[in-house]
This record gives sequence, structure tokens and C-alpha cells, in this order.
Amino acid sequence: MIGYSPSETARLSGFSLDTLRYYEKIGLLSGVGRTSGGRRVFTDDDLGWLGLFRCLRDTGMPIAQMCRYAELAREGEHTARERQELLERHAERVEEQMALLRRQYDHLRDKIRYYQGVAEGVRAR
Amino acid sequence: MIGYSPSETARLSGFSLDTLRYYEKIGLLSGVGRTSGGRRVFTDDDLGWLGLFRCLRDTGMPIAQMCRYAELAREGEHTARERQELLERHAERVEEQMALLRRQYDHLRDKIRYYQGVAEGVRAR
DNA sequence: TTCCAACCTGGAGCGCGCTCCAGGTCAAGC
DNA sequence: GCTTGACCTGGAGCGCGCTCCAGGTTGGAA
Repeated sequence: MIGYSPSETARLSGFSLDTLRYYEKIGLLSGVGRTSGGRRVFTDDDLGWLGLFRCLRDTGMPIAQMCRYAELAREGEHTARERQELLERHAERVEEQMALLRRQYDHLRDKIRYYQGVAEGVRAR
Repeated sequence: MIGYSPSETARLSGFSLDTLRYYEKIGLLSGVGRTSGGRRVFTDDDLGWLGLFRCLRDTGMPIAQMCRYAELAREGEHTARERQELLERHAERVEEQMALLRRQYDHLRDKIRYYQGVAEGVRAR
């Protein structure tokens, strides 16, 4: 189990140093190790969590809900069911989000096709 | 060409009254009509614009860019090309956004499947 | 005529998710 | 030992996109 410096972790996770500190401050990331001098040392496990947070953030989960998830995980195995449900509800919202995005993307493409039509009309005349 | 009251417009567009006023204030929506008493009267054209704004917002376009688009449209036909390019660049970003969302959704589904495995006896984080 | 709900304006406030800053500490290389 | 850059903490600030508020006006129904 190797340790990663803050800047390495930032690079590997794609989160900024400030965001890493922020996530720890609000209790999203907990139990981050320190050197004798007080500097953070992140583990592969921490990187695993950060990967999950990246996934959840990219799919639009609010931070408060990620905190809830992390808290449940800390409580132990008996919360597995609840965590699963939380993720499933989120996945459903993501499905809706994807459907909306696709619909609006199609509208956007229609609009662009309209501009292409205008361009051809001008050329025809 | 009928006119719509603010509350009707809010209902039809899905934007709140405050948001309609805000969009006018920042110059996104311009030339909104008034009654003699100073109340807003929205037209079908305004609703068309609001529909476009809804599409652009839902696909993540920043308001500043929508303002830019609206401004170009006000300048006349000779900006059509630039408007088209603006929309095309946006559409490309939306494609990336959709691809990312799909990728992260798949990760999320993996994670959920993992929990389903736990229910069958495997150990989870 | 009176009522009251819908509307007006200008401007302050908010929730989110960071991001930046001041003022200090730590540790690797010269 | 000294320099330098990465890191520390607590807390303030920011950008976005609204949202709310105070205090006043309008206009259709009873």
C-alpha cells in the first residue's frame, strides 16, 4: 500500500488540491493519513473513493448526497442495502437526465439543420 | 398574434416569473411588450425564444453565451453564419457531455451490480 | 367603488461547489 | 545552514443562476 502526495493525488484523481482539502473538511473523505509533519498521505483506497466521487459528481449528484453515502459506508456492512438503494435512485435520475439531454440535443440539431437550409437557400438564389 | 400574461408565459415556458424578469433584465429576452399600465405581454415569438433558451440551458450552455447568441440574432441576417457556428460548437460539447454521462452511468451500474453481488455473499467496500 | 390578486421595480440574498488568501510549517537539494 | 517549493490551517470570497423582498401600481370581478 503506497502513499500518494497531495499533488500526485490531485493529478491522479482530477480534483484540485483545494477540492481535496475541501472534501476532507466537509467529511466526504475521512481518515486521510498524515506524515509526522502533518502532510496528507492518500492511499489507493482514498483514490478509489475519489474515483467514485468523480463518477457521482459527473452524473450530477449533490455533494450532500455523496456525504450521506460516505457516512453510510463508514457505518459498516449493515448499511449496504441502503447504499445500494441510494445509488439505484440516483441511476434512475441519471437515466432521466440522459433522456432529456438527448431530446434537447435533437432539438439543437434541428435548429442547426435549419441554419444549413438557410445557407443553401441563399446560395440557390 | 395573441399576447400572454406573465403567469401564462411562466406556465407555458417552464421558467419562473422571476426568471422571466431576470432574462429580460440581463438582455437575454428583449423587446418584451407592455400594456398601458406597464405589465409585460409576451408573444408567440417570445415563447419561441424561451423554448430555445430552455433547450440551451438544459444542455448546459452558460447564460453569457445565450446572450451572445441573442445579440447576434438582433443584429440581423448577416450574423446567421456565426450563430450557426456557435450552435455547432455547443452541439459538439453536448456530444462530449453525453458520452461522459453514459460512461459514468455505466460505472454507476457496475457499482450497483457489485452491491447485488454482495447480497449474494461477496464483500463490498 | 372597493377589493385583491397579479403585477411592477430595484436591489439584496442565497445555495452550491469550489477557489483563493494570509501567514505560517516542512523537507529535499545545494 | 539556507533556500525553495510544496504543503498546512482557518476563513473569506467568488461565479453562477436564479430567488426573494419591500414597497408600490394595476385592473378585473363583485
